[in-house]
Amino acid sequence: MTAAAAPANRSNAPASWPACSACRAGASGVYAPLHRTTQDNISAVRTEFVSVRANALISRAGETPACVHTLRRGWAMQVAHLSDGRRQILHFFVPGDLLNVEALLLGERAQDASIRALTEADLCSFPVESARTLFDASPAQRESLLDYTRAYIAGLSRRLADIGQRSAQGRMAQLLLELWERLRARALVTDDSFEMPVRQEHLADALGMTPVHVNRTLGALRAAGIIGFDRKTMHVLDGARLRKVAEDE
Amino acid sequence: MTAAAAPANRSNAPASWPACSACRAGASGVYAPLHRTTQDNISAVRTEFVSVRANALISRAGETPACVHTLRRGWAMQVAHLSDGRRQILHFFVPGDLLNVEALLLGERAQDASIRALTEADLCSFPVESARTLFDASPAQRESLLDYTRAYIAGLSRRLADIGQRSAQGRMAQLLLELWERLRARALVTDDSFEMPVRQEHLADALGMTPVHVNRTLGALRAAGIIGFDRKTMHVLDGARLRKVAEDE
DNA sequence: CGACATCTTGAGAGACCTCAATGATGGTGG
DNA sequence: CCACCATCATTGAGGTCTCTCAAGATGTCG
Repeated sequence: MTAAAAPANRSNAPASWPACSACRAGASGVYAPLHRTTQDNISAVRTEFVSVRANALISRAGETPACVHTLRRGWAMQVAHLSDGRRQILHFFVPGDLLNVEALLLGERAQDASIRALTEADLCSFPVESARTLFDASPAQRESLLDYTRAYIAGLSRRLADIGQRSAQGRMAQLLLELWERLRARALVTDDSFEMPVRQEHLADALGMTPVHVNRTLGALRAAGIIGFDRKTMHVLDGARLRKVAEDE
Repeated sequence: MTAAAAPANRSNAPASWPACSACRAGASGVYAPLHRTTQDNISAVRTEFVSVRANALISRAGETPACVHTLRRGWAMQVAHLSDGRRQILHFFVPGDLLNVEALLLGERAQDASIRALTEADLCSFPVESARTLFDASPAQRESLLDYTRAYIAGLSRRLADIGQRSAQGRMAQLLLELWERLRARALVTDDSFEMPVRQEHLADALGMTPVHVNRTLGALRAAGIIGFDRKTMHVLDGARLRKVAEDE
């Protein structure tokens, strides 16, 4: 079930959809160049605005994605599944991210990973074809897309090196720093703290460890006074030491 | 030092370089469509044929690659480095692979990983610009490039899931199967065995484990009668059970 | 033959996992 | 409003996997 096929809630009147001009994804995401110059064109090709529930499947592995989505609210994750049910979270998407961007570059090829909502989330959908046309219109925009793709590949490579080479604390610190940076770029960090609607179970599947050990790892960082957290908020108390842990362990 | 800048051996006379028509990379690699129809064009843009020694640096992280290379003989690896010297091998290249293909797609961006020869190797070099022109000439060829890129990303994702979720035996089995498949596609497998000029230390850096444990893992697979190997040759004795280990562990 | 790289093996330590129980938190229905 | 429930976080104890350190064996090359 894709979001486009069976939205939990749908506004049928495009007029009632939230304005693209107010979109954080537009202002600071992959298509910022486009957003600055031709906002109307963006609105024109938006075919859907949906809210999905936590855990909703947004894009299914093995299918060719029909739409690119803007994640306007909530978090999502990209997941690879092993045949026996184990799963690896490849990437966390935060508000303002674009989902399925690879489809613009790679054409109508099947995805080998799913995208699933982590929380309740709002999505805007753009058919791949129209989005590609839009992106091709401006050289700056094309550049931005290629940069995004390069960064995506670099992110995968870095995560691979992290999981392959670093200890639990190092991996955790790397992930927290990455999220911290990305959320700060979206103005979602205040007072060195940010909402992190991710269960420890998700961190475990992203970092290649068990939920129990995620808990102990976070506990150690908290005991050291490096981070503070509760169920929903992560607080970076000592960025310098967090960076040191991320580098050294 | 890139291969182009300081080759170990260089044939100055293009006429003496091995013919593109006899190139395994051409016949079965990314640019097979091109190779079938316009071989002369390929030869025309080849700017270099070099042999490099084992361990030679072919493409340096942080620089923007000037050339795409065909690996005509020998093995190579793509490596990401951590600040403290630990390294993660992201990919093994086998004879017939193309190196730096991402440069065609992503433009003149800096690589974040190096490419290094694993063995003595022969390379043909093609400037990125000419290669891109060639590739853009045919739709089939463009498709092939996109397929290659998608497969590259899929490979990274799969390795990430392997290292994150599987045990040492599972990872090892996955890697052996992958190499087996890829080498078979190049007709480099005979009698279920193939040359594997890779030190156990390299397997360790690729799979996120220590050389000692690589040894014990291989030993266990050998003791189980699943594989046989010596310093240079890997023999798959029981493909079915190897696949089972790869899936289950 | 020596020098060197690589493989192999052992023994002990540490990191991480499994199983299992207890606490928190937030939502829901009575 | 409270009792109940599901979900998630936390903690303990013991086991397993993988690592570290170290020694010896094997192969390779000049």
